[in-house]
Amino acid sequence: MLDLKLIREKPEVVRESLARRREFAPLDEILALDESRRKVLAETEAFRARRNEVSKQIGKSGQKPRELIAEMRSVGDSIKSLEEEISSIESQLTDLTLRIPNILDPSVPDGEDASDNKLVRVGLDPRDLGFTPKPHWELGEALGIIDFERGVKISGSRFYLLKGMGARLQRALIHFMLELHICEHGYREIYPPFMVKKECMVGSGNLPKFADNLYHDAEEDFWFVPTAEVPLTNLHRDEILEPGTLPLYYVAFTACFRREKMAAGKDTRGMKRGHQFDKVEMYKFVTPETSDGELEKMVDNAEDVCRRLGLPYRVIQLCSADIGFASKKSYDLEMWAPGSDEWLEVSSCSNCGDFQARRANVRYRPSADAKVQFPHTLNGSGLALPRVFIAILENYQQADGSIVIPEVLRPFMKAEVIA
RNA sequence: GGAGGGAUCGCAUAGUGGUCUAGUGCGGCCGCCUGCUAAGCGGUUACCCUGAGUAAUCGGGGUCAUGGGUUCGAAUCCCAUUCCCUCCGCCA
Repeated sequence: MLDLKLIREKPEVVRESLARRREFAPLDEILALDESRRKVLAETEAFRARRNEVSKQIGKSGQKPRELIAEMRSVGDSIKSLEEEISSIESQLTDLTLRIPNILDPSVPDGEDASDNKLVRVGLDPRDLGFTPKPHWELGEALGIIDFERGVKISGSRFYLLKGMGARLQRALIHFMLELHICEHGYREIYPPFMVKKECMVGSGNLPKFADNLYHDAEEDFWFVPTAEVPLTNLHRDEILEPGTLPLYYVAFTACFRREKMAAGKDTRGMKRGHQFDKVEMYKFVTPETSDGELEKMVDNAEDVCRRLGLPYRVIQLCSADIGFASKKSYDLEMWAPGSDEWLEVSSCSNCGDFQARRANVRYRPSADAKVQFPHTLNGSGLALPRVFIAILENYQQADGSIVIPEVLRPFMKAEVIA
């Protein structure tokens, strides 16, 4: 959520950012509501001050002066009706404000859509396999490690199941990624709930605007996490972090649930885009001055996974029109999948500035006598599993259809090849 | 799911309709004192909104789990919700 004062004092900054995102938000309406809220609030508080003063008098005197009590009764009525007015204004105001995306970082390139994203670097070049590579859905089914048909039988379209060495590969990847981030990159492991309260979704920025991509229980206030970013953002909700606490680095493995209401076709073939997928997520709470550098470090932590797995990848900076709602600056990591013949997004690393911290009301005290401030939050996949799974199958496939297991995974797999 | 108990300033507690500007102890912070000790003395101790001011700051309002209600006035009375504890039931 943006600071209302920023909208009030520098609406042009907000407008410019919105225009770059190719988005619209009713700023004039927000400003008008804000002004009337403050006006009505001033009136209410004047009445309250009067009531406090008189009540104290009555209390001290021990008398029951009729006139004053009569006056206070009408003052009470006025307060009540003004309060109703304020709460109605406030609910409109917050509803509108919560739908405004974050202000873009100046370094974000301008663009109309995803095709304007900027290539930052190629980490590892795709290599020639020396034969025509097969897509993972063919490889996986032939090896008996991915079962699309039974996934659909059990849960419907966009579900699959992993079997034998497939399931083991998935588990090995999770283990490998967690260990890397914990032991070498300094993150602390968190195992969070996979279902959260509505407020958490508001805190992370998924609600109110993106309800149609979320699963939730109809009877209880349980929302299925679309990413571990949601529970991690809310880990310190309504807290004030003591001096010396920052930076905080967290890493969590969760399943992720998304409705992904898009038509079936090339974009959803195989295990690329299911309703449920596994992901290891990195998350940071940092001081504002350090967040730019922390984003670069986080991207490097994600790249490290790609490097160690020996998978071709590149780093993209998202342009103004493609960047996420809560983010002010984002990089995506894409892995090359030779069988599917495309670059697959395996990570998105974002600096959200104080946007999520405001929503989730996470604050910190820079030093013992300093005023509280909002920290900056960053999130990044490290990495999203199914697409890494795909990349391993398609890049490590042999002419005979077997898969050589990347060296770093062998200790977890207790095997060198899937055949 | 059923029955009962509880929720107060970082922690522990006091407070059962107006003097609560929420007291006290511990802890924290700032001084002072003491040639030693987890010693003593004094002060201080949250957050949000809003108005004035360049600012330090000052004024007003709000917050005793949350939301409603009763009342001139609510930490205190009433109702609902949430969470925690105890017991019963069920259950990996």
